Amino acid sequence: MITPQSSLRRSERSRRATLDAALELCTEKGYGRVTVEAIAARAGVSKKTIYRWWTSKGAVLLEAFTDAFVGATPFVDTGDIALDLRTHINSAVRLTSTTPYGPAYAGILSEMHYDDALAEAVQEQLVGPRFAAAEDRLRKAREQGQIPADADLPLAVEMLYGPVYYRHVLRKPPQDEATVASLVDHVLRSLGAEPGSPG
Amino acid sequence: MITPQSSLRRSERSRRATLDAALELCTEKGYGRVTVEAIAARAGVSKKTIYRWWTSKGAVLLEAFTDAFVGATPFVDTGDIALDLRTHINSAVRLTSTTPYGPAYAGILSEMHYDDALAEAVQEQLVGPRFAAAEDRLRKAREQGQIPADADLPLAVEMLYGPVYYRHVLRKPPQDEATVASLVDHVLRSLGAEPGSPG
DNA sequence: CAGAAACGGAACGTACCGTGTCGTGACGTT
DNA sequence: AACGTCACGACACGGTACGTTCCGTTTCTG
Repeated sequence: MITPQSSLRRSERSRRATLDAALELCTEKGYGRVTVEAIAARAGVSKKTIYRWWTSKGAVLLEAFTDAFVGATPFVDTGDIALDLRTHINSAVRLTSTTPYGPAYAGILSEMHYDDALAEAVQEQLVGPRFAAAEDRLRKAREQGQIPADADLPLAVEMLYGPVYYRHVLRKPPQDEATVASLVDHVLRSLGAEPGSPG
Repeated sequence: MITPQSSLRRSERSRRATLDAALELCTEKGYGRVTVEAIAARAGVSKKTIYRWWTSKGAVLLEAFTDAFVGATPFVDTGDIALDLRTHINSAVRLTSTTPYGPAYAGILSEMHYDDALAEAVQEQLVGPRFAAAEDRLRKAREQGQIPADADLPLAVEMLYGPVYYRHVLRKPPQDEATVASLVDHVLRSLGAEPGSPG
């Protein structure tokens, strides 16, 4: 979708320069003020080249965004479900509150409403995997008896991620780590878990 | 902010036609594809008139949006905190999933990231009052002993509203009433409330 | 080394922006 | 009743960014 046909002759230099310029401009001006012309000028690349490899501004920034976050949010299993959820949600908070990724992601979320392909890509490449990772970790905790057998895991994940998105889209200040810790504790308690968490 | 100086001579017909046209176009094309020129053409109004009374496209749609929702989400107190929260959240879900208001609100949320005045207006006119109403209702329940004295009410409201926004901005299907009911039950349980809610 | 393909640069027509100008008509004042 | 005032619709303007096209050059492939 992003690269219509892969080509060995494609200039990696142009690709990188375009993605870097897109993120830079997103930081400086905000997603909605970034233009393809400005990206081309900043990157020292012709507009033609950008339109050859990407279908829209949204596609460029989605690739720049995901590209920068490959492996940036690993999900380690320490055996402490509360600790692991805190780590996971804290990384999501940082993701959405750190330049240039926060503003870029806000723009991507906007564009999703008019670009079905972008919406699908975001779901498959960003949201889906993170959601699944959180649910998998909760399922393991459930199998180990740290969470009741009848716990509604998708609902739990929504309760964890919901406030992150709520604050992000409404431009409220991001959660600090204490707030995230409290959120995790509340969600676990809502599932009926025993509050006996270490630390 | 919306009306720079109120005037007795302002044409109510032009105002209504503009707001109606804005909502119509938002339904048909999506917020990001709506232009002031199209609004003016649809409403049979000159662009000059629109720019005379509103500062931007976002201001027009915010007024159209809030205008249509004055009193649409009353917060009744039946004495049953779970029931009242369900009613409240269900109305929010409908608000964000019904055309033309859902797409319009999505667009407004996007525009907020580039328009500080719009962000402030949304916070003061839409988000703030609803958040405060939910918190007030929870506080009353706390005073009546239905919720523990140490319950974190702002966190509870975020856990209630978070999933609504999460689904809305990610274009996921809106919650049905059973899901909302489960969400409310989970949030109340996370606060340490007794699960003894009537039917 | 020849062909193909991606490249940068420049220019195009279109769309929408926000503003300015103008004549008209509905209001309020006296 | 006559006169100012002011919002109105209309039209035109310069500016910006869109997405595309043409052209000549560079770079990789075979």
